[in-house]
Amino acid sequence: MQRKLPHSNLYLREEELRRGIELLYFAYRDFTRDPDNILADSSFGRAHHRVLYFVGRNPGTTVSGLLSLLRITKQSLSRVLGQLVEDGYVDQVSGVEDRRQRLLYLTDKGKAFEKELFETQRQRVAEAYKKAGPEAVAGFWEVLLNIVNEEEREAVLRQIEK
Amino acid sequence: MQRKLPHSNLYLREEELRRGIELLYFAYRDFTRDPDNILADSSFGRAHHRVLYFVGRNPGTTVSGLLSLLRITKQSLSRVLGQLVEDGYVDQVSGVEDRRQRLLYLTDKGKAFEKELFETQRQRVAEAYKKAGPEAVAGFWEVLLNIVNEEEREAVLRQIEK
DNA sequence: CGATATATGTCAGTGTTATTGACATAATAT
DNA sequence: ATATTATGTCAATAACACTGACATATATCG
Repeated sequence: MQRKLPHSNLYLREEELRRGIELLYFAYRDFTRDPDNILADSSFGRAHHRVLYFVGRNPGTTVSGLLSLLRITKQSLSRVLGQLVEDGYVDQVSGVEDRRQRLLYLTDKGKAFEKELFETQRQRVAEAYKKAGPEAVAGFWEVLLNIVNEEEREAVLRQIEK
Repeated sequence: MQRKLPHSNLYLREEELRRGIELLYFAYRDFTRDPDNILADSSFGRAHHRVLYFVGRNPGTTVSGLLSLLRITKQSLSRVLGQLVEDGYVDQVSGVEDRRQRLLYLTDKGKAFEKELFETQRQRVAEAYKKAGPEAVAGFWEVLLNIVNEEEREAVLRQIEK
């Protein structure tokens, strides 16, 4: 076991840990504000956005696929997904191999709305990337990935490397 | 205006922007899980945690100080803060200069609980920092700060450099 | 002094997102 | 034939947030 020298681990002091915690909180707060503002004019909320986003990124995903990705309950998803289907943002198609499954796809209307919501966050993140530069962005990804639960990292990697 | 060469801005493609968005979502999801699990056994929720955290970090802050930091409404804060005061986690002290103000402090009980909640996040973030190394951590901070609304960055800097 | 502004608190109503538990149906797998 | 899986649904509950309106105490300004 190697003894830790305080001066070589300055970035691991409580002060620096709290800095990460607080930045994560404030950044997430503002990051979710843009789409929330758009959603406020619709009958949808943040949960609908998440479903639109991940169905858009994973066309043909199933209900259980979404459940494990979002880690919410079936009952929560059911309400949100039902509204999106009813309002014509998401299509459900019976699976060909397994007809119990409902494969999920964005309709054109769904794609357009997802794009509108994404655009606000795209701009914010692109600005932040540009200001910070590619090396900082690489560090940003690396730390975030390590904050994810270890047993989920593989699933997240599969998602983000799509 | 400089023309952007595609190959020099690979990290600004939609794919990389979506990667940041998704990592932020997944990391935040897991990052809030630890304290949420502890809070589930208490009568408190995430909102109480936020108040405990920021009162702990800013002893003597006022109600309006918290309101602008957390950006929630007075009515929302009032309920949460009232419970924390009633249960002996937070002390309210009338201001000396301005007796309308209620200066907020954690009690010993409040400090102990905040520490318990912080500990779970501290470990997670410390692990992530260690794995990624100091340069990555610097990039992590920089990008997160740039994601924060521009007009709020100064306030966030004041907070995190405390 | 009187008017106005500020800091805080509170009441009533509403909405979103999530939870748990129980149960139902259809299709697949053993 | 039975068990399991994928999905859906009903009912009840809770945390967290909002808006709007109003109240009180204190401070500040003209």
